[in-house]
Amino acid sequence: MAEPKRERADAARNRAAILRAAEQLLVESGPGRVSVEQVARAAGVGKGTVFHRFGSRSGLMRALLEDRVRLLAEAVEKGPPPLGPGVPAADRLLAFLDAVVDLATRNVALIAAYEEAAPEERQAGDVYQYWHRHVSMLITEARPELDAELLGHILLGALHSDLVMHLVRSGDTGRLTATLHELVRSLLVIRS
Amino acid sequence: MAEPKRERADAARNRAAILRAAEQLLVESGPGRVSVEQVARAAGVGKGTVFHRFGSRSGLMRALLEDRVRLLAEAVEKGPPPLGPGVPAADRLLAFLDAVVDLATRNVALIAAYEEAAPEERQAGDVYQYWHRHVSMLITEARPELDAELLGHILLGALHSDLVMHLVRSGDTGRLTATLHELVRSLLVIRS
DNA sequence: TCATAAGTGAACCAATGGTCCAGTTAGCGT
DNA sequence: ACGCTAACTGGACCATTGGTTCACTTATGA
Repeated sequence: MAEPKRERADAARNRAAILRAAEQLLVESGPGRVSVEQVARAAGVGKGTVFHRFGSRSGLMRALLEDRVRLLAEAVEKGPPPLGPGVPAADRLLAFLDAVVDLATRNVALIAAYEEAAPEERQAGDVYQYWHRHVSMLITEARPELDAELLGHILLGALHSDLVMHLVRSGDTGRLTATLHELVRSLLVIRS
Repeated sequence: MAEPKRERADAARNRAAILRAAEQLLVESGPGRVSVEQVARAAGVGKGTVFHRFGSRSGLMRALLEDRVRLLAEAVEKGPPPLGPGVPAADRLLAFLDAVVDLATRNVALIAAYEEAAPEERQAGDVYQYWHRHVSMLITEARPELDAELLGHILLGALHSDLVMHLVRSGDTGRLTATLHELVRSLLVIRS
């Protein structure tokens, strides 16, 4: 099942250059201050090329995150516990949240840019849908009487880039993990 | 302490017209699809006037919410319990969250427009700062060992306009109140 | 080597937030 | 009642930027 159409060598090179330039500019200048044209210039290509390859500004931002997100999804489905299947739901939930927090903190700039470029996609996009389904499912499994769907949204809401950005800047992202654990424990543990 | 400078009558009339037009357009067309110029036309004034009065698009959006927000703040400070002071922190927190949810659901369109126009202001703005301080304070009062600051952000994060919008559209905003209650109860109640 | 389809990029377009400034007018002092 | 003035007004204008177009180039496979 090799790709039915190889990508031309120069195209691949340009795509890589664009992604690299975009990431660098985003990290050093902050999201929202980088225009598509700047990215194109920094990558040494024309603006038309960027749009041809990525469709839109949002498409470019999405592409920046794509592989990192895919790795997580694979780990969740086929990887070893506690991220993968095989342990109680509460443990998997905690592991998943840790992993997502890690992903988010390591890529704040990219995620912020993505959220800004496609605000509606945050909830409508494939990635969010998938994460939310996973989280809701685990909550339901652990405590069926809760409103898992809504709690899923609230939990994932803690990963909004603006909050994560704030924590990253103040240098201690451990608090986010810790507090999410606290929250999940409070919710899922059977109380007397 | 009367106002040192009265607002000219025509200016007041125009300001009211602009606010009314903006609200109507926002509600019927959805945020992000209404340009300042459209608002100006609908209000029967020039675009320059809008900017003169409100400074910027965000300023206009902020003005739309200003009085409703002020009413809540007054109720919190001087109003009767459980919103005002005089009862245990947990009760005040629940009452406050209910009030904010009510405010948010009744004004989704406005709030969404505001958040879209000034994303950075969501956390940096006076309103959020105030709400967050209030919530954190109450959490600290109830359970000093928790990371109240962060929990405050997470709790208020549940009021992001995109989530509220989703709930309003599906017609049952009661779930949000209920789930927030559940969350707060889990967190603040002393466990065995 | 040649044909061709994919790839490229600079000029162009439309939308829109924001600025400018010459003209208008409400409201005050006389 | 009358003007004076500062506030107000609004439409023309500007700059930025996401996105489109299309004539031209080039990698690749036969």
